Amino acid sequence: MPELPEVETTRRGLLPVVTGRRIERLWVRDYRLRWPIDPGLPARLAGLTIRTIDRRAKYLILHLSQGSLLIHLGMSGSLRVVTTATAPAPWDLYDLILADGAILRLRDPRRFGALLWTLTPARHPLLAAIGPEPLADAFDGQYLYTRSRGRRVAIRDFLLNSHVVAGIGNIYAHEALFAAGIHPTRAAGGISRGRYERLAQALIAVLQQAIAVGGTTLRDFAASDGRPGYFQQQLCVYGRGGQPCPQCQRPIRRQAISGRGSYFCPHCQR
DNA sequence: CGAACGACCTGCAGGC
DNA sequence: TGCCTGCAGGTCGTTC
Repeated sequence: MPELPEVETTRRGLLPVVTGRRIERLWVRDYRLRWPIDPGLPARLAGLTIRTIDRRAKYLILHLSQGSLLIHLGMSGSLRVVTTATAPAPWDLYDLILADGAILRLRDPRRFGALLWTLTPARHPLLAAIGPEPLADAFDGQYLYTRSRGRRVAIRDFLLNSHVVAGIGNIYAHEALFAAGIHPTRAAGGISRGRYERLAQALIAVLQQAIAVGGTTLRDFAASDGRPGYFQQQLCVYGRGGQPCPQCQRPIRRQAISGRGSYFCPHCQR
């Protein structure tokens, strides 16, 4: 579910709630995430203070008075602020209970997410090899052009590779490719520098716009306050197979690339 | 090194 | 109504 804008929306919502707060306890209802939650984690976290929350790619990083928590929302995860009055659903896997009574409640029906503790988040194996943040200065068309030389993968899959660029998922990869006029199956290594400049600008713009409206809610994404995102109203191609292209009115095509859905306008994207 | 693919898991929509 | 199939916002690990 969540790509960079949805995780960033979650981070911004949580920030004022958790900054400087003490963790009362972690209550785990189901330890079975992608990597099982460490049984010793509740004891380790009790009494620690949350200093701040960062985001790296699609990971939330809660910096604590000792170490850091890495939270990944997987495909179906959301993290919301609730109170004890809110009854947990079967997919509410854990509660991070704060000293003032607020609860960060993790919902993840598919359990593809992660909850990990580390002393050195930047050097954690899951984060160490991640590419640049697309909204940071180190990211631009020249970077994509250089990294793509000699690569034969479809540009869609190149953008989804977190070791190339952080946080791009299937929705925003396709929206940016549409905005840049690039066909998603085109080989990454055969795309010109100029087209990569346009693609990088499109990626930055689409991510910024999505963050500004709270991300995309296709079925169940909600921000930390439970509100949905609104960017789905601005989607040009993703999930719109058979519907008219916003530019030329010809039908959007859906076809699988590497086993995952791909959406594009065969006329506007080459 | 890069590329392709299976694996993990549940819920839901659509067709029959 | 109920069963079956395919699809879904991620990404790691294995194999070639």
